[in-house]
Amino acid sequence: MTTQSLIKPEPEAGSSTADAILNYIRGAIADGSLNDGEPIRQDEVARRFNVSKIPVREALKRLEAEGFVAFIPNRGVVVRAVSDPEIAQIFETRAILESNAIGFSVPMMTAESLARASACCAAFDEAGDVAQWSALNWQFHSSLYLDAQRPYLVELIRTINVRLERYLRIQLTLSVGKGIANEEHHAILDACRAGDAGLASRLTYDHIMGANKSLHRFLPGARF
Amino acid sequence: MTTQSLIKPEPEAGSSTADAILNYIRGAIADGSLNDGEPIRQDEVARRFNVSKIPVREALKRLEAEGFVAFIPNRGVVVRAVSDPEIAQIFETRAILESNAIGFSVPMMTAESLARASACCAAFDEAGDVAQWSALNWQFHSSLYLDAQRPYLVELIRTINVRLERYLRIQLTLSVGKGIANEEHHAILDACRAGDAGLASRLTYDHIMGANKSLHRFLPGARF
DNA sequence: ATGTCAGGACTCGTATACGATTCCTATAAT
DNA sequence: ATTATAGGAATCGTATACGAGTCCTGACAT
Repeated sequence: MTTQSLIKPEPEAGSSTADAILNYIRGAIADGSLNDGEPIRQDEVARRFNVSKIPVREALKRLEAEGFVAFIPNRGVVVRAVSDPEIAQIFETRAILESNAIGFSVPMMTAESLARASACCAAFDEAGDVAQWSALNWQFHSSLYLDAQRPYLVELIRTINVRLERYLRIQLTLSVGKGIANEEHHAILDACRAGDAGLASRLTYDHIMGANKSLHRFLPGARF
Repeated sequence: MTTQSLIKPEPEAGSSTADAILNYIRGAIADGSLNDGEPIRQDEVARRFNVSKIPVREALKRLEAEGFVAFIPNRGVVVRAVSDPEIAQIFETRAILESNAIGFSVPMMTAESLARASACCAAFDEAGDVAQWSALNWQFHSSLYLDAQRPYLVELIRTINVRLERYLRIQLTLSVGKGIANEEHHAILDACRAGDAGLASRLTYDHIMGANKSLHRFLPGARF
């Protein structure tokens, strides 16, 4: 864990101590402060937060279940490397799930839903830094799935997106990344307005798989 | 936690203490020993396994991430109730993911793959108790997805199936449950043999959604 | 008799402590 | 000079201990 990544060990929003640490480490992995394979020293994190190791370990156990880290017996915890093929599969899974979700959603959409989604889309367009893009990108996508009235499905999609956040940020940072994303968002929104569930579904699938392709054209070169 | 459910607190397969407890509690929830909403007393579990609370809490933290239990602040851990609509959504998500997985898989299947799947299918047909049915049912399904060469997707499907295991067991216990499942398994297998990915995909979707429907015709009456 | 409040028992959440295992380093032998 | 080995430092995994908060019970007032 680099020093840079832990400038601000404030309690944040989490209610319990373990929750705060959980969010913090997850954030550090998402924004690239913690690199793949890097060990996470329990005592070090504990000292930084002025707590014992116990809440740290509990946070790490949750992160293990979420796939972000791995406990190596008697060796400690490391950030779990996500291989390029695995990233591709996760994007593909997103495409499958999100295209279905929007397909369910479109027939149920109301004027308010469309207005909310449109607002998210506009905010995404004007956002400044990559952290905002990432957050607003999710807000836009998820707002399109809400009318499907399938909270379990949306929550699963959210979990998968969290796991990908780090790579989404890289993709959005690419020169063409954000511009294309925004165009495609508008196209999806138009399909929703037109009530064309099949088209919205297909555009969503292609939108996600397109991000996947553009990321992989870049990845072999450099990792952040 | 009932006494019945904890007859055999052996270390099982898990390497670390926490892993053993994790598998044990997860199993107790899967087989219905632990009912929805039932509190899990940390000290009680710790005493039963002759360990302290710490590994128990770590196991529970993983189960929390997997959705099996919820930590209520200063109140303890309870088995998380899965509502009927949520069960329906989980089945639907399975149908989406597994129909896609088999669609990817069929074009890549070899004679050996088909033989393995066929063997699972036969074993399922002849299995005796519900725990075996459940295990062999998963072996059959997963064997059909392996050739898709998408380990992430298969692992996600497995996770979702584990979450549903308890309700799958109920469904298979229903008078018609196992027989219909077996017929449908054979039909899916035939489609794979014929190399008809679209048909296999559709049959898989219907197979899972059919189990969903038959379970829900039953559920409002009695929970195990 | 019923509602309210105080006191105790219980459970949780976390700090501290300690043995076990692993990793690093310095020394010695070939 | 290079390799093997022994000893120490560091880290992990878990037991024990304790304060904080919650729930239950029983006495008291109305």
